[in-house]
Order: sequence, then C-alpha cells, then structure tokens
Amino acid sequence: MNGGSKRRPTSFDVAERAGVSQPTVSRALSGSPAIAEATRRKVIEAAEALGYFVDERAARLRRGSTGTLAVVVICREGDSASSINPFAYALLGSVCVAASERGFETLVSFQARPDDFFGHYQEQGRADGLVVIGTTTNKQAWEYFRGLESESRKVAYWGSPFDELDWVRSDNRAAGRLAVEHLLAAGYRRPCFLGALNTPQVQFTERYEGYAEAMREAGLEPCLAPTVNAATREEEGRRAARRLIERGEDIDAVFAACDAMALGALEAFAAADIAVPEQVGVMGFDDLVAGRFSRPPLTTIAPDPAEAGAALVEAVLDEGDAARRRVPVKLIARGSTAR
Amino acid sequence: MNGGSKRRPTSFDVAERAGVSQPTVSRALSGSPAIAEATRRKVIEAAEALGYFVDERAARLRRGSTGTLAVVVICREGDSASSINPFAYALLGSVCVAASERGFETLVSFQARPDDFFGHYQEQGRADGLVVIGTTTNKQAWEYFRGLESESRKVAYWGSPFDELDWVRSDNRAAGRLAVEHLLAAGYRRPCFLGALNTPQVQFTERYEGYAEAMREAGLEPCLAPTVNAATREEEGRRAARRLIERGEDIDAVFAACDAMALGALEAFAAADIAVPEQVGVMGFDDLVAGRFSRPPLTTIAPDPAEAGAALVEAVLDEGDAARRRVPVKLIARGSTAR
DNA sequence: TCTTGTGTTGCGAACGTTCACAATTCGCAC
DNA sequence: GTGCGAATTGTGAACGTTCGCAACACAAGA
Repeated sequence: MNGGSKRRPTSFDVAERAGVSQPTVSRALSGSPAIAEATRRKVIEAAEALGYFVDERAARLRRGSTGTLAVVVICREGDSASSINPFAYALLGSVCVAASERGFETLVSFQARPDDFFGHYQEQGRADGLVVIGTTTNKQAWEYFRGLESESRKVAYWGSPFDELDWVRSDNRAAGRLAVEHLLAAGYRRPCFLGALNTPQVQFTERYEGYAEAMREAGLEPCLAPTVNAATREEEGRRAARRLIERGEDIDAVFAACDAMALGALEAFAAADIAVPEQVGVMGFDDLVAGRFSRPPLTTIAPDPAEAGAALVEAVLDEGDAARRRVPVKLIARGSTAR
Repeated sequence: MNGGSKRRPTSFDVAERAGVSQPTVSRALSGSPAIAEATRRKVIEAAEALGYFVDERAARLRRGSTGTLAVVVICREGDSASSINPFAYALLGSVCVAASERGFETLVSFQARPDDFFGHYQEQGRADGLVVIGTTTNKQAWEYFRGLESESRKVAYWGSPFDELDWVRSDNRAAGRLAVEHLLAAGYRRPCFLGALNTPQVQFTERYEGYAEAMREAGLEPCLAPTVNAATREEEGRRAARRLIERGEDIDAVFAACDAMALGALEAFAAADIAVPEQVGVMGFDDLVAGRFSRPPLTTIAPDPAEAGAALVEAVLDEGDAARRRVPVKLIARGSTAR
C-alpha cells in the first residue's frame, strides 16, 4: 500500500546535509533575517536536493496557529449540498481563492445546524478564522451566530440579517439607484419596486431604500408592489405582478428585488399579453444564468462574487478594522428593458 | 485582541481533574477498549467540564495522518473561480459533505496550473488523498495528472478524458439509452444525436454510444449532427441545428450531448419557425438551471452530484478497490419533448 | 591588548498528542 | 498463603517544527 517506504525528509536530514544545526534550517527557510546569506543558500540547496517541505502540522502546532480559514455554508436541514444557490457557490470559490492568495487554506463545510460545526472547527483550534456564508433564511442559524459573537472570535458573515454581526454585503442601495437611473434613461417614466420590506432579507429592504431615494431625487413618488410568502420566489413575483395588472396600476416598469421574482413577473406579463419591454420594462438583481435565457433576456444587477469573497477574507484576517464592507454591483442591460 | 487570555485546556488538564494520567485521557476519549468503563466516564466528565477538545494538529502529527482530503478544481488560467460551471460547484459541495461524513476535512483549492498545487498539498503531507474535479477541457492539466499517476498516490478524478486514470463518471451510456427510450415513447420516430465524437470530452462519445445502441435495438439507424468548435457551446448547438434544417434532414428530434448545445438548438429552431416540441423534440444533458427557464422548458438528463461526490470520496479513501464508478443519471421530462 | 557590540549560530525546550512497553492491581486457582 | 494471568494504568519517548536564550566569531573602538 505504502509504495516505497521512503520516509519524508525532515529538517534534520536537511541540516545534516547542509552541515548546520536543525533550527538553522528552520530559520533559513522561513526567511528569518538573522541568517547569513551563504548559509541560507546552502540550506535551500540541500532542501531542494532532498525534496524537503515543511510539515505544516508540526509548524502550526509549535507556532500555535492553524494557517487555515474555516468556511461554513449554511444550508437548510436535509438539503443536499447541491441545492445551494449558484451565487453562494461562486462566493465560496472566491473565498477559497482569496484565502489561498494570502497563504491560508480553506476548510469547507456545509452545515444545517451551526452548533455542530463549532465543536468541529473553532473549538478544535483548527482555524484562525471563520467565514459564514448564509444562503437561506435560516433564522435559527443566524440566531445562533448572534449569540456567539460575544466570545470575540474572528468571524465574517455573508447574508446575515443582523446588523450587529460583522458582515459583508452587496451595495444594495447603489443597486436600487442604478436600477432607477437605468430605467429612466431607457425611457420608462414610472418604475415600481417589487419585493417585501421588513423581512429577514435585509438586502431587499436596502435595495428598496436605494430605489426610493433615487426616485425622490428624480421628483418621482416611490411605488411598492409587495410580495407575500409563496412556495417559490418565482411564484411571489408572478403573484405580485398579477396584482399590479389587475389593479391597473399606473406603472411602466418593474424593478424586482431579485431575479427569481423578476422571472415570475415576466411570466405574469406574458400570460396577460403585456409586451416586455415595449409596454413594461422588467429588471431584477442577482444575474442568475436563467435570466440570460429567459424571453426576453432579463436586465439585472450583478453582485460581484470575486470582490465579495476577497472582502470576506479581509474582514476575517485583518484584525479589528472595518469589517462592514459594501461590495460594488454592476448593471447588466438586456432585452427586458430595451425600449 | 485576544480577549480573555484563557489557554485552551489540554489533555493534562483533563487528566489532573479526573485524577488519572495524561495518556489515559487520550485512550479514554479515543475509544480504546483497554479502559475501565468507570475511568472513561470520569475522563469524559472532566473533559466536558473543561470544554476540552483534542488538538488535531498534535494528534495527526503524532499519528502520521492528516485526516484531510484535498480537493482541486481545475479552472482555466486567469478565470475567476466564479466562472466555474454550476455542476462542478454542486459536485464540490457534495464531495465536502461526503468527506465530512467519513470524518475527513476538505482542503479546497481552485487551480489553473496543477503543478502549483502538488507542492502545496500532497508533498507537504497535508492530505491523505486527492479529488480532482476537472471542469474544462484543460488538456495540459490532464496531461500533468496522467504523468503523475505512476507515483502511486491516492487520487480520484472527475472529468478525466483519460481512461487509465481512476475516474468517476456519470453513466453516460445509460443517458444515451434513456434519451432514446424517452423520445420514442413520446412519439418521435427519428431522433438524432447532436455533438462531437472523438474529442477530449469522452462523456459526449459515451452518450453517443448509448444512444446508438438503443437506436439499433429499436431497429433504427443512428444519426449524427456533428458540432464543430465555436466560441460557445450554445453557438455550436445553434450551428449544428441550423445545418440540420438547411439540409432538410429527415429527423424529428434532437438529443444534444449537453444542455448548452440543446439551448442553442432551441434558438435555431425558433429562428426557423420550427415548433418545439410539435415539429421537433429537443433534449439535452446536465440539468442546467437555464433549461428550466427556456421556452419551452428543456427536457434533460440530470447527473447526480450528490452520488458523484460520494463516489469520488469512496474512490480515494477506500484502498485499492473499484475506483472506476458510474453514477446513475435521471431523466427530467419537460415541455421541449412533450408532443 | 582588552573591551564592547553586532551579526550569526547552536542548544535545549516546548507545542499536545499517541504509542510501545513496563508496572500495577485484582481475582482466582493451587 | 503464594503464584499467575488478565485487565487496566502509568512511564517515557516520539512526531517535526519554532522559539528563547546563550554562545561564539569577528571587527571596531578605547
């Protein structure tokens, strides 16, 4: 099984070959300044010849650090990992990349019950910090983390509904403003916000606030097409749009708080023979792939998973400073608002 | 910064409190049989009182194992992690879950040049095994792994074009057969395969083989609408379908080797005013979200990321046995083949 | 020449486990 | 009462590194 029983070389082997003491090897390789350049060269040469690599287990044990970042993706109990939304995956990926750029490894786990995991990582001292990616409105999970905060651990959150946690979020207010600017520039006169306020989805509320501000600045009255809980977000969007149609509201564009609802709205308009983008403009937020393939393709505002991941890692690793960061968003204009 | 300077309790602390020696604590907690039940209880109680957890760094250093599984996702050079395809993410997730169920942690990295990463993980003894998830036709990367195989490491591959590597794959032949069965049952008489053979995408070839077998068994002649390299897979599907239309081929259904191509084909048929599913049925493979939102919604064959992840982990961790596994697939019938 | 200081290296210990082996206890048969 | 094996526990070392401190060499200043 073990193939050749060749033991991994240790720093002692390197020391012997280089004719120095073992701690000198450690110093030479870790870039300590208190080492003569000639010695360092000798050591490096010997290390390369033997194929030596530092055993991180031992180094970290001694050093008291872990060099590891724990990443927890919260999912619904019983959900398979594959039902996580695509943005969360992209975010996870970029967190891994950002961590590795700073010399940290990532210990990834998907957890429904967060209390499971703390025993796992933090307590066992396996990670120097923690990134929590919340993908769903798992109230219970967030309550848990909220209670934890007091214990002064390094944690950064994505998707937290609680303002007192150290979060990183998309710049949702800017998104709201962007939407209004875009819709007005496209020639729409009365864009309406589709979504729910005062829910755990703070991001929706924030988008509304940006929308409302920009509307007022343009001398327009904000307008809200409220959604109510339904089985799916598409369904929520569909119902809210249907209600707009039935009541004959005086609007000519819809900015939905998320793409899923926007797609639902598209369906409602299609069912009512209302032409998009001619009679009504529709846009959302998220840049779901689905929006690229809808008919018409959906104008949207795209969050930036790469930036967001970097910001999360930064928030965890850089002691004490601004842990609440806004990640810029980008407008992607497509057919659904191309009057 | 450090809040309370409370040191983590060690097994010595537990030993003292329980009135036993330190190694006894280790034995009691690791479930060794050579420990009196009463002692074990005492130790466990003391450990809980102190909030003690085994320091895995030290345990693994001593034990010589890592308890860690490295997962490498191959991406194109310069690609951000977020451009990885959704299935790869789902797969990554389920690998993490499957590993954690077996008590292993996952060290995730996204790499374009695989030679970077081996210095990182395997050599440094940080992982007991490796799962490679290939998401793209990165020929160079695969060549690298191929060369590596001789060194008898525990590695399992998803997406490898080389049969000699220890791979796990979707049951692509079954997918081909499923497609034919479904299309014939839906009343189509002459389904055609859309895709390229003899490319590094072995999975396409395998799907074709299943398709062809089932066709012959039904007394029909297989038919191939070949794709050629284009900027995107949608484009390939669109072109191949257009060629079918122009030549007036005698077919009434298309089974595309992947959803992206199927979506392209849908567009081509729509552009030519050919009604789907009435005049021609279209289906693909992958279960992309986009397929749920296309018009008409796309019938597809869904790979099973959860199963696949479990199989990969099994292939790495279980010494020596069947490392080449087929993961079952599932047909998802939607509008595009609902004659 | 003797001191002082600077730059470099070696020595020993420590990080918190697990493992091999020796020591102890106990029950039980002689 | 002595001896013996089985069951349980203690002892000491090892895993491979980093860190504090002491030691050394050597050049420069007194």
